[in-house]
Amino acid sequence: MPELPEVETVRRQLDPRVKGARIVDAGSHPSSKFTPATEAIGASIVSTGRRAKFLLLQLDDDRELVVHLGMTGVLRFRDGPPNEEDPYLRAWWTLMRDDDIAQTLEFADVRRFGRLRVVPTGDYSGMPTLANAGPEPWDPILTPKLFWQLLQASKRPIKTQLLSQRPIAGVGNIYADEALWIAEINPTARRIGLERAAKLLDAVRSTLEQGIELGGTTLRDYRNAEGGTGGNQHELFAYGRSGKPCLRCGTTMEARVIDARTTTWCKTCQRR
DNA sequence: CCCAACTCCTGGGCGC
DNA sequence: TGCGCCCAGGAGTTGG
Repeated sequence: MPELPEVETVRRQLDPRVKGARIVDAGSHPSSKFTPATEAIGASIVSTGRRAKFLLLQLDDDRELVVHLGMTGVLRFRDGPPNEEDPYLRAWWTLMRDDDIAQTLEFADVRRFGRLRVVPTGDYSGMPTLANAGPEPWDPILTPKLFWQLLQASKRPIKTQLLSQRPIAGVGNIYADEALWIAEINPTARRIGLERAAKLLDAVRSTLEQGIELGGTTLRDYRNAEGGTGGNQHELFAYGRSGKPCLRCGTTMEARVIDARTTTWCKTCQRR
């Protein structure tokens, strides 16, 4: 499930290959989640960016192609025309570079949780989660105090708050469980003090940094833009370890559904 | 404004 | 072997 480290890994791989390319053709699956792909025809890609879990391709006409990978979305390059035999191909763009060699950027997505939009740059009015996303994890404005204040704005469980993208952008189910384990905070806690918020902020940053360094977490579907898997799945402390011993204290790890997501934690180390 | 519940999707894993 | 059921979960929508 692509979270910030996975999207950032894909962005870094895409960047040198799409920058300066002109989108000369495009096509999509009929679902309205994907049909905006063709709205980018005729524009050139100026740069790549990322906000929360959204990939942003800046076009040369003051618009952006916004891509969300959903649960199973994969971006990949192909020499020549799109492989329309692939039943999971949801969108494609023909890219032309100065060297006159056409390449296809394909978006495949088995479960169709992904989505595409072409919008005026910065106009995220149709994408509330993106529009309301909190600070990027390494934004210098995100001090421990601000993070704590943003957490204070809601009484929902801390796990739910991390997934909401509002106190900090880019965290999903895997990295949320990892960060809470590292910071020794119970995911059901509804209020934490400034010191613990500071510890959680450090933990979110370090777990996301490690995720990027290792090229993301591949549990099943995630692949980077070169078709490769990540390496972070071998380094998980909490996610998916229900029933196994806590790697810090040996207590059997608990699992419970919070906010419709399986949440795994150690009831000994992670106190409210 | 906030929040809870519901919806979208399909392959893989499991029990029988 | 095969069938049916359930799980994985990010974000948009709806309604209170």
